Amino acid sequence: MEESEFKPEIIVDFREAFSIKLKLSELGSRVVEKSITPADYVLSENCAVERKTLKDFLRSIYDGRLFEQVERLAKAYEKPILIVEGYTLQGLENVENPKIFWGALARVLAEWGVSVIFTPDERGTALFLYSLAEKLQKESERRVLAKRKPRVYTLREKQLLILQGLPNIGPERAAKLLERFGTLRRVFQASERELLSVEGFGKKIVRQIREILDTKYPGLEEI
Amino acid sequence: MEESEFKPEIIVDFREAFSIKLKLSELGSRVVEKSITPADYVLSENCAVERKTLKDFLRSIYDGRLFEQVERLAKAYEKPILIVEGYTLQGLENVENPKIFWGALARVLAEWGVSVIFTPDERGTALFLYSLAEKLQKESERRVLAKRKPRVYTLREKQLLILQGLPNIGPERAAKLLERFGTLRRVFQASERELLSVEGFGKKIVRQIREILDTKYPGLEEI
DNA sequence: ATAGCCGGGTGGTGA
DNA sequence: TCACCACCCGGCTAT
Repeated sequence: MEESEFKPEIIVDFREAFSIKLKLSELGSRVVEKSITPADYVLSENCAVERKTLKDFLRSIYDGRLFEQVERLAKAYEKPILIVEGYTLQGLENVENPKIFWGALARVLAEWGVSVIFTPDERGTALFLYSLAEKLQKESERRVLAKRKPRVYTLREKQLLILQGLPNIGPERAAKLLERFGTLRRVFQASERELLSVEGFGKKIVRQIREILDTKYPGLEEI
Repeated sequence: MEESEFKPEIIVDFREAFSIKLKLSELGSRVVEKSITPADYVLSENCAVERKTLKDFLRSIYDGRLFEQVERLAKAYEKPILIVEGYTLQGLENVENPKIFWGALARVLAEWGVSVIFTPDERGTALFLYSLAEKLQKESERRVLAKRKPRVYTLREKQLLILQGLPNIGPERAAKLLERFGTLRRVFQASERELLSVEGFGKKIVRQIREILDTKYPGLEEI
């Protein structure tokens, strides 16, 4: 018995198959049975798993249950995962309309950002759950740093960002302006003539810029 | 021929299997061949797909290529997806160490947030790619429109918005500046002294504004 | 020095 | 997942 071995804790809905709980236990995780909704397994504070057999998956596409459940799962957890169990060639061949099957998968992924994993059987499901729980919980410490970067802009980025507030100016034209004039202040001093000489700037855009820069505030905006 | 039918555009690395490109075409997408890295398929601005056969997937676990590639994919795209093709029971039975297989999957998901989809063959891959591209691109179309709709800025609002690009300038200070100086151009011409005389502007903020306006581009990036 | 206010970041929620 | 909003904290201004 190694003390150093890490034991992930997995919360399992009490209605889930016994064999999976057993397997998870054997693998070395602490299994906690609870009545949970909307998921079947909770692997970390923000990661939960819904498990469906292939057969149930297919049925639930048609009766709409799939999207309901997936929606609730996605709302409740940052990292929602769907496991489709019993994924075999045989099973797939029974799918009458592959287009609907793959379409549903795509929708789950695109619309709700749910990751989908296919396992052949309960053993595979358990192995995957265990591995994932282990990774998530081990690294939860490390993750503290890996969290959202506050995104601090450099001075250079700020300069570009301001110019992009002008109409029809994106990153590209913003860069052109700064390259040509050197500083923001000089860009804003530029005459219509000077602006026209910059690549990518024509009559129309220059006119708009001038309007914004030189219209008296508050502009007479009434209707 | 329905005009109303939506045609997703899929960018495919030119080295990918011809049969998949053909199938994608048949399904009704516009296939664009390019040399792309690090992905094999690009389905939208922020979604790209790496495709691997099961055999290659297994090999790449051991030689470390998998994690390298997945890392690059995840860094380059918000929604990275890995397709494992040729997923059959037979194939899986050949996996000597299931623990390593599922562990790799868990790692890809936990560490990089990459979704993994298993397809039985190229046909399945193509169907999935097509469905996903359709969903993503339809959705983004909606968003582009949805963005433009609610926000038709008046000239006055645009002027305020530009000033709010400056650090610590919100709606309030922006309005103060325009009231005081009349036009945007005059705001940007203002001296440090003039700025200080505006209510709500102190030493610190004026200093920052000056820095942004007068620093030569490209600013020397701090480390 | 300090009180009050502004800006912007964060977290929760709904779609 | 992403977009939006409401609230809160830290820091700057102004007295």
